[in-house]
Amino acid sequence: MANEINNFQEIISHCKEYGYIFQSSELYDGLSAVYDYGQMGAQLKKNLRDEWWKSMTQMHDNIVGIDAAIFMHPTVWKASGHVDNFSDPMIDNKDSNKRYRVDHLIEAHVATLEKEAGEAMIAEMDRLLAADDLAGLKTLIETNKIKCNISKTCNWTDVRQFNLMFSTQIGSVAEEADTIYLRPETAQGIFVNFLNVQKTGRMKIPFGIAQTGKAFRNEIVARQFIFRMREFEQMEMQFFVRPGTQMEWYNYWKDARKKWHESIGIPTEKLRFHDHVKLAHYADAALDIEFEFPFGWKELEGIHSRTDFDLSQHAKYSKKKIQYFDNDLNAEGKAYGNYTPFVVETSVGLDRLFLTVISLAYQEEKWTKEDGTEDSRVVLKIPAKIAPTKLAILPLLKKDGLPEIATELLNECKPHFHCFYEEKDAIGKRYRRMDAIGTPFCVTIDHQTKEDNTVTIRYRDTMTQERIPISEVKNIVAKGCM
RNA sequence: GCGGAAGUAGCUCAUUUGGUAGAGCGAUAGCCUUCCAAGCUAUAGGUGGCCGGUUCGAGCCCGGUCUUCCGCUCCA
Repeated sequence: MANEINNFQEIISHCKEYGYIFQSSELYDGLSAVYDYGQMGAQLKKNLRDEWWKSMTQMHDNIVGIDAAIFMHPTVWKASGHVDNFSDPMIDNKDSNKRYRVDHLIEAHVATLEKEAGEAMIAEMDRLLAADDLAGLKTLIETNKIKCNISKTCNWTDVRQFNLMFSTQIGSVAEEADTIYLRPETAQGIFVNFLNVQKTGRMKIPFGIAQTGKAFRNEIVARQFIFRMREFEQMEMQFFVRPGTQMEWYNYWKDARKKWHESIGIPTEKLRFHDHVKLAHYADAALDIEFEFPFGWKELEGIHSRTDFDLSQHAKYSKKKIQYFDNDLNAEGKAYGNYTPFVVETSVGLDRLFLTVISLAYQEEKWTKEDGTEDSRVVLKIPAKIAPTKLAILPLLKKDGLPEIATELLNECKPHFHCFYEEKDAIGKRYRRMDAIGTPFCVTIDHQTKEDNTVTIRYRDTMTQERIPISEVKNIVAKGCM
């Protein structure tokens, strides 16, 4: 385990050193738990997103993709339950480290008081809560010497609002402004567009709506590199099904999603299912697909059977009918008719997937050369189809017409996949650099190329090389990246 | 959020009791080189995380703050 943690540090350093991930605003000492993707990372992340998007929308006739706005009507978050469940002021006792809801703490204290004094305190608490006066609430607790039940002390932290949602104002005039939230999940953008998509796309149940995009959660503690960030990207698909068939589809997506992860090179023994014991208010079944990260087994993707909770809630709050008319015939030969569809959700964190791929790809290799000396390299064995750069084109020398041939090859290949051109430094050094950023293929142009139009192709994972016609380079690399 | 540790060049680290910062690797440019980090030359790069205090003088001592890591907590 100690080695794995050290290894994790090295992965983080490597990500920075080779332009995969930088800390946000590093110039100003950084912003906690926010990260930027660099020139390599942005491309890898895009490739992962594209793979997912393709597997969902292009490969399934009955799944379509949308791109909903981050800003949504405030009532969306009331309907979804996000506002009510997560907006309580909390306070911690520094001695016992026990956390309390402020209203619960004060109410418990009031129960020990005379009726009149108690009512006065409740009235004061309600006034402070309504005014969002967190400092006032702390003063109330301290002046009344309300103690922690465990430590019996009055050593409190400040009162903090523990709503996980970030809020901001819409509209330029403050008095008229409405508080809106940055979405804490992308799913609601799909639910509120259910009717739009179903009707305009003439979608028939069962069908899915997919979406990728940023979500924001004001985590109390956000750590472990890009595993838990305050701003992150989700790739979600909500699959709408006939009520009663949800478990069938839940099991279908459970398997389908695990297979997809395996298809991008995640070994099956590094993945496992973890069933939720305690279910969220909206779910009738839920599980995580976990990956064995360098710091342990953690959630990579969630599969949730969300029942008709979300659509019903939006129907209730919007006072609009959100239903589907099913013309298919049931066992008795009658149409299923009107109903609120049930939902099976797949929700994967793109940043977590990125971390998964990087932590699998990162390898330090050592070997003994033919002359008996030691050699080593750090290599990112990112599967070719998601690697940010597919091909490096390297003239062995930067003279004798070799760069000209190399440039010609570059121009031929770059419309088809991402290439990198380099003529500086010894060839071995250039190979090492390509290993470090995970480029799966390198081709070298030498003097023999001028005679017989062949080049050397060198494979990242095995470090083996072979001679191929220059005319074959494009096809071989394209095929290797499928 | 609580407790612990850390922060010096892109990276890894020096700078022995306080006396205004160095190396290796890397990077850039040039020379030389016919396939796995070769060699030579030159150059760039640091108000020692930031702010304040003590001192004649602080990278070093003290306080605060920011960030990161570890443990706990949290993560509908």
